[in-house]
Amino acid sequence: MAMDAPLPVETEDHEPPEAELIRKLMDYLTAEKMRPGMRLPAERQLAEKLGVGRAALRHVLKSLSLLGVLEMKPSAGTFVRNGTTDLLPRVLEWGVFLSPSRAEAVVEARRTLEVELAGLAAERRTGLDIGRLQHLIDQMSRKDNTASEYVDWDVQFHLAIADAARNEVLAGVLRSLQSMLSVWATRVIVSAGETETSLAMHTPILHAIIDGDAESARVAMRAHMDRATRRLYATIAADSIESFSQKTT
Amino acid sequence: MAMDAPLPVETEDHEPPEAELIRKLMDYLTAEKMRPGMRLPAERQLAEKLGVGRAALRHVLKSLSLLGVLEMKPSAGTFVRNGTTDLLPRVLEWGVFLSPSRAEAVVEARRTLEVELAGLAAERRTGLDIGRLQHLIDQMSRKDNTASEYVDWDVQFHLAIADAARNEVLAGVLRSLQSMLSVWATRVIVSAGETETSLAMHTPILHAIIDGDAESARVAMRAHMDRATRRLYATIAADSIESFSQKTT
DNA sequence: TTACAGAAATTGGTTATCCAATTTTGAGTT
DNA sequence: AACTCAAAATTGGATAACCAATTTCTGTAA
Repeated sequence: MAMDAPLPVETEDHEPPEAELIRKLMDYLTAEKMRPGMRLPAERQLAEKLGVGRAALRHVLKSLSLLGVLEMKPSAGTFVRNGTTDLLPRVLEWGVFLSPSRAEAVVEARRTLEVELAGLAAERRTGLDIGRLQHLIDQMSRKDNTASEYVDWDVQFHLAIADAARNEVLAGVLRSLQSMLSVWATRVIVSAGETETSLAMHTPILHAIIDGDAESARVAMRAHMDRATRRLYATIAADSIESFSQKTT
Repeated sequence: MAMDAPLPVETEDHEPPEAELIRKLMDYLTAEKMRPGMRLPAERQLAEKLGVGRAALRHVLKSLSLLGVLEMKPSAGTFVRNGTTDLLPRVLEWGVFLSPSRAEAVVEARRTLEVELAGLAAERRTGLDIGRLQHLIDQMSRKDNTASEYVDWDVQFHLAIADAARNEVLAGVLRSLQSMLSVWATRVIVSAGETETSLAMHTPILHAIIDGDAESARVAMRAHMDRATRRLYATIAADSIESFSQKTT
């Protein structure tokens, strides 16, 4: 049959048409020098300006607002936002769930970032940072903590270190990884009654940061991460991964 | 006036209703033991089953498909996909680019990741990885390269290292940082005729990776990054930072 | 029995219309 | 001139009808 081929308009049809729209939108935002808090044009106007249907535009706006780039207020308008929603990591959980091999990558990535951030924090921490970290350690030391309360303080401690490192990019990535692992992190502490050991490993980190000793901070954090990683894998091995639909909030 | 307060149902009303829907959807997928490649129910049925409008469901499905969790084929159905999309790093990009003050953070983050990935690559590289890296170095060595061709090979070299490190998460983050800085990277090479020096700093990295010497790989990469960072800042200082809307594809 | 057209049903995609709520406007009053 | 308050315009949100393309079913011819 010699009917001519259907004209390969593109080798990769996996290029979603939405991606192009997103590009247009982002170009528009940059061109208009939109800053966080500013309102962007009404959907109808914007749709016409970009040459697309309102529904398509709507999908993109929704997606971006779910990711924390925009915020859509009913009857008010759509605004630029610089924050990051925890929905992105939430979605990543699904990806991690699907491919357990990636879970290892997440754990390792977190370990790497934590270590480097601890080092940076030791070099750059201010008095305010030290106070904050000390306070969090104090909270972790309380005897009447429930397991989940302890985990909360623990997470905040690590995020505070990330903040003290003065690198929003690395801190942001860590935040995402953190929330991805939070589900399992809770199990580790809960299942092992690990709070004392965990606490004992945090104080050297704090002291190294206070001393401004970057290398010690890295070493201490590395030790902490190695142990936490081992406990994590042990816990994962114990339960097989099945129930994945519970939640924080 | 003693009318009682409007009952603070929630301190944070910024909880988008879509988040709840995503949760429901995820729960459904896990409950039905959906695996990549499987088709999920038609939009209309699914919408009714979840008790939401089709539009709302549609937004969520679109968002998830943009993130690579799902794939929507017109007239065929929506399918589960093992979530890998370059839009994930793209998101990180958006979050970062809104505040150009984060440029330094991006540079530093890249430096950190490159160093660690080089170390991991030295530990995990296969023969195939070595061959690829060697090939890329050979390409970079060609005398008839244009500046932009050289930069392309350079970028590929670094990404190949990231691949050899066997950590999709760190590699993905690096990729997004890379594309953010690619514009300036070109300028550095072009403006300085830096190819010889650049090449001279790449070979020690390759050799350390071939030898499986993680620490040497880190040191070599760190030296390379430090120099590149200095040249980058010099270039940035020359031009002021203004245009930030470019793109890779 | 098998192969193959063609019709019917089902799919995601698009558009148009309406809705509720907020914001803005402006006349009227103090 | 300043303030009130209601009406009108504008906003995002939701729904229903429609469209094009694919898939599936079915009946007929080989």
